[in-house]
Formats: sequence, C-alpha cells, structure tokens
Amino acid sequence: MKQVRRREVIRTGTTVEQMVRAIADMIVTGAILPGEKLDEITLASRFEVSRTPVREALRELGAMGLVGREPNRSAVVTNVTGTYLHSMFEAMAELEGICARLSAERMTVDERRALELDHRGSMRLVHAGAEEDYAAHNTEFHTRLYRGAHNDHVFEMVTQTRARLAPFRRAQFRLPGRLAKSYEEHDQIVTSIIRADAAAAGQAAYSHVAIVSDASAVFAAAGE
Amino acid sequence: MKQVRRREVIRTGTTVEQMVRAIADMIVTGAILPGEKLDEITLASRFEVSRTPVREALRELGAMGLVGREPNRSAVVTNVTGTYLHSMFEAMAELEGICARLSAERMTVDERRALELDHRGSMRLVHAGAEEDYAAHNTEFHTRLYRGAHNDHVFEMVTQTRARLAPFRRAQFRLPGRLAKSYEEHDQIVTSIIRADAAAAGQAAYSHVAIVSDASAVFAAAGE
DNA sequence: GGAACGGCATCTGTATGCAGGTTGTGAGCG
DNA sequence: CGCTCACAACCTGCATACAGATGCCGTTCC
Repeated sequence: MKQVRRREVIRTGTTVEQMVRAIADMIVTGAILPGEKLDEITLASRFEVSRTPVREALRELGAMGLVGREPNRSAVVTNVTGTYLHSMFEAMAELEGICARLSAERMTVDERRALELDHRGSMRLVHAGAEEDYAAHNTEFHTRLYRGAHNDHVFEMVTQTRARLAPFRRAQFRLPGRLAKSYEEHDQIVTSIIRADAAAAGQAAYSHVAIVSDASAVFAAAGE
Repeated sequence: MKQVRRREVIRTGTTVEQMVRAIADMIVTGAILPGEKLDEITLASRFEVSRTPVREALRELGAMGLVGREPNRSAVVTNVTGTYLHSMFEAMAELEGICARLSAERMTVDERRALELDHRGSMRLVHAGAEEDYAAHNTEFHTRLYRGAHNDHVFEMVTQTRARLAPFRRAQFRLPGRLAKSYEEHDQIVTSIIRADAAAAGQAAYSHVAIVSDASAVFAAAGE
C-alpha cells in the first residue's frame, strides 16, 4: 500500500528540483504574491510528497532569494523593499551592459547572425502589437546577449537577477508605445554588436534596461 | 534520555545555518579540498546532528555553488573548471569596477575619509612585509568598496563571488613584490574615489583585480 | 586468465513521529 | 469595553526508520 502510493508519487515525478522550479515559476509568474506564506504542509499535500523534500525545496528557494526564511516561521515570498528593488534594477542594467559589451567582442559569427535575424523578425510582432509574443522574443533576445558574453559566471548572475526581478516587470510591454521603443533600443544594441563596438553596445544595453526599470518601477508603484 | 541528548546537541548549538557557515569556512579556507566528497553520515556525526539538517545544509551550499550535487551521489566540493574559474575572475573584475565607480559617486564623506585613513595605514604593513595582516587589510579595503557602492544587490553578488573565489587566491600575497604593487593600485583607486572620478576609479579597480586574477591563476596552475 | 553477473554493503531520498516554538483566541480582570 | 494572560491549535525543526539506487567485490563461466 505504502509502495503503491510511492510509485504514484514517482509517476507524477515530483522531485525536489521540479518542486523548486514549480514554486519558482509560481512566484515569478505571480501565481503566488509577495508576502504570501508558503506553508510546508500545504505544499506537501499539493505536490503529494512529505514535508521533508518540501523543506529542502524551500531552503533552496531561500538561497535563491525568492523566499525569505526565519527560524520557526513559515517561508514567505520575498517582498522586496523599494531600495533593494532599485538596487536590483541598477545591478541588472550593469550586468546587461557587461553582457552586451562582451558580446560585441566575443560573439561568434553564427551568434551575431542569429541575434540579428531574430531581432529583425521581431519587427513583425511590433507592428502586430503582439505583446505576449514580443515579451517571449524579448526574453530570448536578452538571453542571447547573456550567452554571447561567453562568461558562465556572469551568465549565472544575470539569470538569477532576472529571475528575482521577474515578478516586478511583468506588465512592462503594456505601456503604450513601449513595444516600438523597445525594438528601437534593441536595434541600437544589435547594430553596435554587429559593428563590434563594445562601448556603444554596453551603453545601449545599459540604457535599455535602465529605462525599463524606471517604467516598471512606476508601474509597480501605481499598480499595487 | 532522548531529551538529554537533544539538550546536549542544542547546547553545542549546531543549527543548520551554523553548519552552512562551518562547512563553507572549511571549503573556503582549504580545510576541505575541491573534489572531496561530503558524506552526509560523516558530517552528521561530526556535528552531532541527524542527517536531515545536514542535507538541508548541503542543499544550501549547493545553491551557493560551493558544492556540486547529483542525484544519488554524495555532495562534492566543487572543483571549478579552468574556464569557469576564469569567468569568475573576470566577473569579479567587472564587479569591482562597478563598485569602485559607484563608490566614487556615492560614498559619504565619512566613508571616503575612513577608506583613505585605512589605506594610508596599510603602508606600514607593506614596509613590514606583514603578509597576513595585509591580507586582512585587503579584505577590509575591498569590502569598503563594496559597501560604498550603496547597492545591496551588487554587494550580494560581489560578496558571493568573492567567497567562491577565495579557495583559489589564498596565497596571492606570497608572490614577491605583490604587497607593494597592491598598495600602489589601491592608492590609484582611493585617489580616484576621493576625486570622485568614477571612470578612473572603475578602471583602476578593474585592472587591480584582473592583475590579481592572472597572478593567482598562474599560482593555482603551478601549485596544484 | 579475464570478463560478466549477482549479491552485499553503503549511501541517498523520503516518510513519519515527536519536541518545542509561535500565534490566535477566549476568558477573566481592571 | 478594553487589555492582558493563559491555553490550545498549529506549524516548524529535528530524529529516526525504511525504501531505492549505486558501487564494489567475489564468484563463476567462458
């Protein structure tokens, strides 16, 4: 009987890593809101496992900075303070600048070509006003920059920072005219990278993200 | 009986967080070498706790990147590959550059004064050839830069990166003439910050760390 | 003599039970 | 009517027990 249940659990494939990703997704996509408590028992029953793996998942999320943990207290989805949020946006701009700069120096011919093609293709989405699709393209675009820097540790830092910022920049493309502006800024970055103009690429990427951060901060303040 | 044992354990005060710090220290100071296996049972008996908290500690160390974890395998002190190590040193230089640049813009009068005083005081250590003491001062010096940037997220990233790099830069001041050179480079950084010359401070800090990284990489390659 | 297979020892992954801390609620007192 | 204190329910932290996986070693067969 016990075995049967275990098999079922394994069938559903709920390992700790999957739980981490699932919960992280919920936080990042806003399914769980900042400040919300993450009760171990509730999560355990939700994922059909015992509390032990849930605890490990929560600890990992804590290390990732997505949830806060205090002794004898439930894990809580981190509600980032205004100043810390600002510091993350600023750090993000710096990191994007680094990635764009290094990409301009190091991207392979193939990477440059793919970046440009993908970018050109996104113009269609701008004209169509396809916010969802453009958001997906945007994620892909930036990931290309992160990879193009050919620096694994920077990649890790920027990826992690982006994950932690995700909850606060969800609706960024809803702002009127933001799509076209984003495309324009992407264009500057791409052009600079193709030209291998590292300084210009870094500057363009920094500004691009810094601007997004301002808009998003305004939105977050107004939206909540 | 059980209670008594528990009390003893609590007396020794071995909580998960303390274990994380203890193990992290062992890794960072080289008491445990990269590639070494971290057996849960051994650690549990060493810290006089059960395997459960040990597992949580290991998971946290894994999230910090200090140990690697694979399914059904012991946790292993991460043996950073050459290219990843290089990427961390490069990232460290970038981060130090950011911190110095922001410090030049944002440090309070008190922070600038303390930085300069501490720096001037370290000349004595250089003359005395006090490598240990200078290393301590050096850590303090850089921490001042990290704090002076007034950006909490950057502070976190740079601190974490430094922790992960620590095992690989232990003997950096043993290299002949390195002390004086370090002081000289610190001097450029301090001077630029006092002058509020952000670009110069950033450049100086970047070069300072990049140089250290080269020397340390050489040492690591030769030493092992 | 070598290779492959099977059994055993060992370690990880998870469930469960228990002790202690935290919080919320209700009764009693001011 | 409000405040305080105590108690109870609940939740976290840890220990222990058990199931599954991995790797090693010895034996056997080719």
